[in-house]
Amino acid sequence: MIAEVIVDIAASETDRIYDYLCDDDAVVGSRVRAPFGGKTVPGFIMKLKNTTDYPTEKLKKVISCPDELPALNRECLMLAEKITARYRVPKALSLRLFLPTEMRTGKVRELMRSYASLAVEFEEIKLSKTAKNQLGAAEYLRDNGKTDCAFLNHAYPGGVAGLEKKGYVKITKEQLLRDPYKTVEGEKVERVLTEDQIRAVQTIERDERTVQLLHGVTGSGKTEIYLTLIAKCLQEGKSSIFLVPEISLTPQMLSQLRARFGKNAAILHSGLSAGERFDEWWRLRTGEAKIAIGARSAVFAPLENLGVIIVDEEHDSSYSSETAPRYNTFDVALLRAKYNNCKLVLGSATPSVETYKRASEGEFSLIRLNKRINKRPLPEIVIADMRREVRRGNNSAFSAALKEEIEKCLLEGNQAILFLNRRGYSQTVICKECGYVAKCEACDVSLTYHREENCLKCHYCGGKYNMLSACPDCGGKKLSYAGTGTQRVVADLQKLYPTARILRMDNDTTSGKEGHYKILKTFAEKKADILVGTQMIAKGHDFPSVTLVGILDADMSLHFSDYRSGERTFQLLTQVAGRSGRAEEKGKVVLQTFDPENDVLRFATRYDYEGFYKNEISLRGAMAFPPFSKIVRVMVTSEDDKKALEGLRNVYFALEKLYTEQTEKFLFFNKMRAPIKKIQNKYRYQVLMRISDMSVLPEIYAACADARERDVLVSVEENPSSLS
DNA sequence: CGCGCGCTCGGG
DNA sequence: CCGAGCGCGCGA
Repeated sequence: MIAEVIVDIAASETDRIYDYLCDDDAVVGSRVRAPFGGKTVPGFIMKLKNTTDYPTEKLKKVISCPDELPALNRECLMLAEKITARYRVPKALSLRLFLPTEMRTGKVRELMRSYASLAVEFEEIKLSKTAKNQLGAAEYLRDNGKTDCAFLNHAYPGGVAGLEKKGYVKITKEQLLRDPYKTVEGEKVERVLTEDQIRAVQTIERDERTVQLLHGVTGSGKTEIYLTLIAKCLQEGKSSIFLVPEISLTPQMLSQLRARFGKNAAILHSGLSAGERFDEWWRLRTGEAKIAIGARSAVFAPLENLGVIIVDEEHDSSYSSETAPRYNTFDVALLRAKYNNCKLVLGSATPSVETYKRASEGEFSLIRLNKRINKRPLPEIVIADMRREVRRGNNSAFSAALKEEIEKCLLEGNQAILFLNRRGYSQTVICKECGYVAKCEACDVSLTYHREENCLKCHYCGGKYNMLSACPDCGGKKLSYAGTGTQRVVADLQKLYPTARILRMDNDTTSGKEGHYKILKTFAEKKADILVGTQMIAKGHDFPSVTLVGILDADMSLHFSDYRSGERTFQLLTQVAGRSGRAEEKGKVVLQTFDPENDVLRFATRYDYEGFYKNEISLRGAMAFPPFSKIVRVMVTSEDDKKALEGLRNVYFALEKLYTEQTEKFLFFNKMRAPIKKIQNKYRYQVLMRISDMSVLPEIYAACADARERDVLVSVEENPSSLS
């Protein structure tokens, strides 16, 4: 038999079918090891056939992998095909999405355990008097039955081996599944669904549209709806995929899932060891586990007969991939839902504008959950006008209103969260004499001062520099620190409240696998009064004693030159505000801004998603921004500025041809240096486009793929999350 | 005259 | 992507 093989090398030059001889029982979709250019590389069988155009005598033979099932089924191959076509990436790259990385390298395999059991009746065993260990092991097996050899070898060294040689004992090998959550205790909470929840479940089941948007305020019980849907699928013998933003895979979430679904759930996330991931993946592939839970990449879970796909926090930016192929999780999920003829459920308190538009136009079903489960009101949000604070001579990071609330909160023994989306001590260091700004040598950005290590750090490449004692340009000693970061907030707070216990959570304090968890645990156990943090404190955590949330700089994400900054700000504010007042105590949120009249902020303080959406969609429409168009950025980077520029010209030339031929499909077309002209010593140029007709997309990808040359990286981004 | 690295080509 | 093959540049 001859197999058409894709070798697992991520290069366009090797991205084609190679014919190999294979065993007659070879299966399409299975992994192989193929001799290729002097060594053996992993690969996949894409097709089987009996003849080939390639000279038969030059054919080599693949080695099949001893998998009980082909790693990729029909659906996987179909999806890989679509991703390849859509994003113009080598097939190997698309195929890789479907397997955990450790499976490709073949370094991980099943963990086998040997077990011993008696092969004959105990009475039949005849041993010499000196064979104490053999006797001991035999007695142990008589009393306890089948036992792990490792244990017996430890207790009775050599005993089992001796018994086996005489045929008294037989050894069996069994696969031991590495269980990442054997320590996670499941707390079983049977919840009775509210009427709203029952209605939502019924709508999702009965509505004929594939995509169902669940728009529910924080605390409206979306999770319970998801779990009910999954449980129903399980009853019918169907499988499910449950996607969450990476950070939402909190221990509470895990224990909830464990309690409800036990071994039926396989949990895939970055914290797993290679072995654990391997085993979880195979449990899904064989159907032993029918529920896949995880971040973005879990959309590729090897499940068959899907009953539902759920995407929680649908608006979250982690659902679009940052590396090629830059797939969009929603698109993949939709393909799978159609293939399996099942529902795709999107859930969010603040849906993305694009999703909400499609839902309000009837393309998706829209289910609203307006009531909170515990009937608690949402915390009151008050705006603190920072312009007034400055006029009154208050240049600190805290408004009078916020200070007052912090004091009250501490006095009452409650907890507070302060949110500032900027880590470090100060964003920039500026010389007061000459205006010099400390910059990274490898990147075109200013350096952030980190007081703890007394150094300057680049937040783009991680580079570290010694702190300046004087200005390197003019020798001036007066340096000013502009742009307060979380470190400074903690320092200033400590000065204001010397007895308060303050915790900080940002990229600098959460190193290591358990970093996040440790800080959150300390805070949850009330071993701290105030938690200061970035972005990462915004999501999904439940701290019942938190009654105050301070948003120190609500404008920060607002004034990004990006069409989505309003949307992101609304989502972020809503999410952060939701951390306050989750239990008995009433919560409060203080939102500090220099722009109190801003529409987005006003809608956020009223929790008025509808209002925000109507305002936003009319702005987008007027400007012909997404979702009324698509922004496409082609980024050209190279270590060598000249090569990058030349690369840009090449790409631009190819794209310009498209533009002149199909000008009516473009709303904007231009080339330029990227706003941040260098990151990690790579010079950056871009072609920026806004297109109104998606039919040119494949041609854009194709043009970029063809214009590619060595030493220059070309990447295409659709609706990029940042334009820097 | 030697090999050294830089580019080009092919891999089944 | 990676290694093989070959072409032109400097040292005794």
